[in-house]
Amino acid sequence: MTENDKQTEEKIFEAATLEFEEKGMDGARMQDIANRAGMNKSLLHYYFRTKDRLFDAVFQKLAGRMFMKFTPIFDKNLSLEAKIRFFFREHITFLNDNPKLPAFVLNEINRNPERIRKLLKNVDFHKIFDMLYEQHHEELAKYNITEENIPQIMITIASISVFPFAARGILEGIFEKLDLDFEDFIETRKDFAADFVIGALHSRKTS
Amino acid sequence: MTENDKQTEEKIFEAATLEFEEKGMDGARMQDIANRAGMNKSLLHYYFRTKDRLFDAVFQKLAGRMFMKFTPIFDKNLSLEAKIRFFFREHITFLNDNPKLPAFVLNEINRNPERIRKLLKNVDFHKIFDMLYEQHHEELAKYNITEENIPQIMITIASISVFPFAARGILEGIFEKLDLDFEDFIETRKDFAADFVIGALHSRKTS
DNA sequence: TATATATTTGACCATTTGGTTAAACTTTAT
DNA sequence: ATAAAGTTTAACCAAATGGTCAAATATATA
Repeated sequence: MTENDKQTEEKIFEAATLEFEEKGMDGARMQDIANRAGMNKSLLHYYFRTKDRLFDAVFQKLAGRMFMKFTPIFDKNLSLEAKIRFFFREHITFLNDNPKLPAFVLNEINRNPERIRKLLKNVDFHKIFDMLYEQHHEELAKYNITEENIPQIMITIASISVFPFAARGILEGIFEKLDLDFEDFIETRKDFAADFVIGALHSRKTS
Repeated sequence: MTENDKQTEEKIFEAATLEFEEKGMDGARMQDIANRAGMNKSLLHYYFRTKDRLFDAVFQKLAGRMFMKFTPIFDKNLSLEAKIRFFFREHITFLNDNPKLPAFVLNEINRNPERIRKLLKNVDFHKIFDMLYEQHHEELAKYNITEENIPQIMITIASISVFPFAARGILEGIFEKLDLDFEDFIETRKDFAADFVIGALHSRKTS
């Protein structure tokens, strides 16, 4: 039956998500996923055939969700600065709700770079860049940003947002010794990051 | 004999380093390490007892090497801006020579956060911060940087330097579609990053 | 209700994997 | 030279692991 079907499949998927996020493809165990989902190990194979397919389903969804968070900004009708503020606020909030996502995705892609191609197959970066250029050519000109600079700037923005979560373990280790709190740091970072990037852009103004 | 000893132990260590960097603790196989080192698997156990100990030796050295690259900047007698330029140039060059290091270290720390404490046990962050404050209090005041801001700024700097390597797989996937070259990007980034950060600081100047 | 179909389970299997052990081989010391 | 100590190897082992299969159970269909 399709309804019950969805239920068990969903249960497996959720349990697998937690296990894979926590232990990675190599560290996760089918038996543990089954236990977590409260069912027999054979059921995992009934629904997903192999560990590889199960992992792929989970990875595709998680990684997709992570990338999707980057794109909607381009549509909004906001100034460049407002977009930057909006992005950091939204993105850092999202990552804070899914704190294991960045490390998981980065690691599994580095472990098997083929995966990224399937994900990016349908993304047209040229189109995104053109859109960005069209919507903000005045501001970009003012900030002295050429087409060449765009990847550097966008990757810098991504770095500032994602890295603290990818390196969360390290930062918590450091913060512990400094009596700082990671949660506070993240909350502060939403505005700090935006101010920092906008400040850097302002300093590029053609005088 | 101690000389030959060092040789085999070193061979094991190097092979283990490559395997662990490539496949992680869970993915690496003792047999593969032995093959790579051109010897019997039992020898690995003779020298390192268990996989855990072997991994720990490798991890400790690699992670240590990575962190050590952060600290020497504080000693130099340079202006804050010169230090920032120096850091990005040195650090990005170092990571480019050890491209798999960031992803490996970040991942294994997230997988087992205990590891970080052993590494940071002897690092006195308060001392580092005090030193920084002492050496550059004028510039810090000029840039409106309080003690609270320092972690945000330092982590931002680390983000901009490390993230592109941690996310190398993704970036190469994207660059492929844009006909860009990762190596070029990295070369450009050394100066771009410094300019960006210094620009952001300038924009904070107390007016 | 009876039959076919889909779902779930427990027992089982082949392979892989980290680890052990005793014997063979080297090197060092007496 | 010979014994002692250190090094290397091949053969093995027990546990873990992904995966299979036939039987049992539940569900839909006639």
